[in-house]
Amino acid sequence: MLRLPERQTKRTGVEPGVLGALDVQLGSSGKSFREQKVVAVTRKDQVYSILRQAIISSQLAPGEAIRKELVALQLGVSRTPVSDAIARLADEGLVEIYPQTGTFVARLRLDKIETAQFVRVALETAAIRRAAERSSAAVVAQLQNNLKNQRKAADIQDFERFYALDEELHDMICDAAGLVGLREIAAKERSQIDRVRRLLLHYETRMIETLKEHEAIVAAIADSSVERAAVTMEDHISKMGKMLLQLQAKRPELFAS
Amino acid sequence: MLRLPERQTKRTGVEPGVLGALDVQLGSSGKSFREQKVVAVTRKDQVYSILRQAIISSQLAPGEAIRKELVALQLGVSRTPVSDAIARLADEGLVEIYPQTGTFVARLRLDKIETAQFVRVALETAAIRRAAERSSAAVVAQLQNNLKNQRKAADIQDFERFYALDEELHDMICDAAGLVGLREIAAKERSQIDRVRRLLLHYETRMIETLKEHEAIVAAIADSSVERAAVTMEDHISKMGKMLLQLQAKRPELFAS
DNA sequence: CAATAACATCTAACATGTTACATATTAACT
DNA sequence: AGTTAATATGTAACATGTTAGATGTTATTG
Repeated sequence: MLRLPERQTKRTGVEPGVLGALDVQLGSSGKSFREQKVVAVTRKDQVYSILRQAIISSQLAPGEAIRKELVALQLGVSRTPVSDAIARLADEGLVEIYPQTGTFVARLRLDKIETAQFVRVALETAAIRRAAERSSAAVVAQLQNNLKNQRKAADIQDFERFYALDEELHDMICDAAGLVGLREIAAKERSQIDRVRRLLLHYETRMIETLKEHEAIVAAIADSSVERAAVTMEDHISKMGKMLLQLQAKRPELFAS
Repeated sequence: MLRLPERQTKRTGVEPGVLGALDVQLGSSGKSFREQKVVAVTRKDQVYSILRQAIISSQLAPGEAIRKELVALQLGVSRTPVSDAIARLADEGLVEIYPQTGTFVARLRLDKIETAQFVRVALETAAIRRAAERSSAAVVAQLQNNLKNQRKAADIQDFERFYALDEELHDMICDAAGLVGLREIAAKERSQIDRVRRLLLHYETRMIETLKEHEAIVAAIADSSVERAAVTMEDHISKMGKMLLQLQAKRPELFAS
């Protein structure tokens, strides 16, 4: 269940739920809307973000039903933006829509997670390759700084902070390639993995091992040995695969078929 | 404009347009819907396919406005499935939605095309790597057979056939990696490039050059020299980049900003 | 009692009315 | 005339009523 202020009045029109307060705000500047690349924060975008966050953080558990109408009521919007948001999540593979039956948070599927991991490695390995070609000094410094913060977070057992830095590290690698939109593409394909990683962090302290693997990857980049970076990343995957099997043994209900 | 039978009656309810005839058909078997992976062919899916095809084939030109209501009328459906389909296309980067203003077929953007090309190469290079590890003989035979057909198509100047085989080649490389859903992901990220390639094929006979590049790539795979395959693919990109600049000079209106 | 058919229920898909907002156009004003 | 304000217009976003189909349950039949 989404833990959000439930307020349902019976009057016509939708009463402001959580979205009512932080209502739509658009960037206001001199230029026209179409010229500047202002990101329109529509209701459906907000609903999408809320649901996505809830799914990735396992607040909404794999296999759990999502009641569109209930969500709409809780968030104080109509069914339309909720449906739109869910359609996007389905596209991303985070929910499964069975027509005329129901919508469910997607269960974990080892084969799909394997594919997602493969895609992530492929993209980030290629990104590293490119980043090394153009500028390395500044990038390496950034990466190492991120690692420093990861160590701090690991020391004080700050899971959330560590997780955020983890994501940032991958984003930085993508950005360093200097390709417009690459980070967004990579982030989208990473959705499945993000969900799993959160679960793993929750179940056992994989933080320290993860940190070591990250350090090895960054070290390889610092040495400009692209191939070693790729291999190290590959190693990272197989570790992840073993963890996954453990998770499946412990929590089979999270997995499909 | 979409060239489709226009039929608009004024009665209540939506009169069957093109979609009316080939109406929704679901796979009927013993098992329940949720158990088997039946792909639900909804109206929005059909509208999506039609519009996507129209955009990629440049039947709908870059920059052209898409009138949702008109499309709905032409296809004999309501605005809802059209909106849903367009939202998906926007997600894919094929259309641009300006809230409260209009929806337009996305103009070509060199930087985004570059990113798309990068992603494609990254994924397919990685796929080749994996495919070579597990099974090569059968795969190489398949690829070479495809090339044989490409040569035939090139001989008789059959653009459409050549184009289809080109796509098939890339799909085959993805499938050979044995990763569930990889082909679909790669295909989606390839949308932008598919559009450009069609335009290039139309403007000058790049077919023969493309064929040679494909042959070089497949030859490298056949030799199991993964690195050479990657380099050859990289070469393929830079060629494509030059062609793009020529296209931009000839048809600037297709490009953004 | 098992198999099957009728039925009830629930949900996504679809249709359509309404609203808010981006933009163009015109009017007013300096 | 150039600039700003008022207005008109058109579209996506949103709200909500309706429909069709998937599934579970109960009744019916052999």
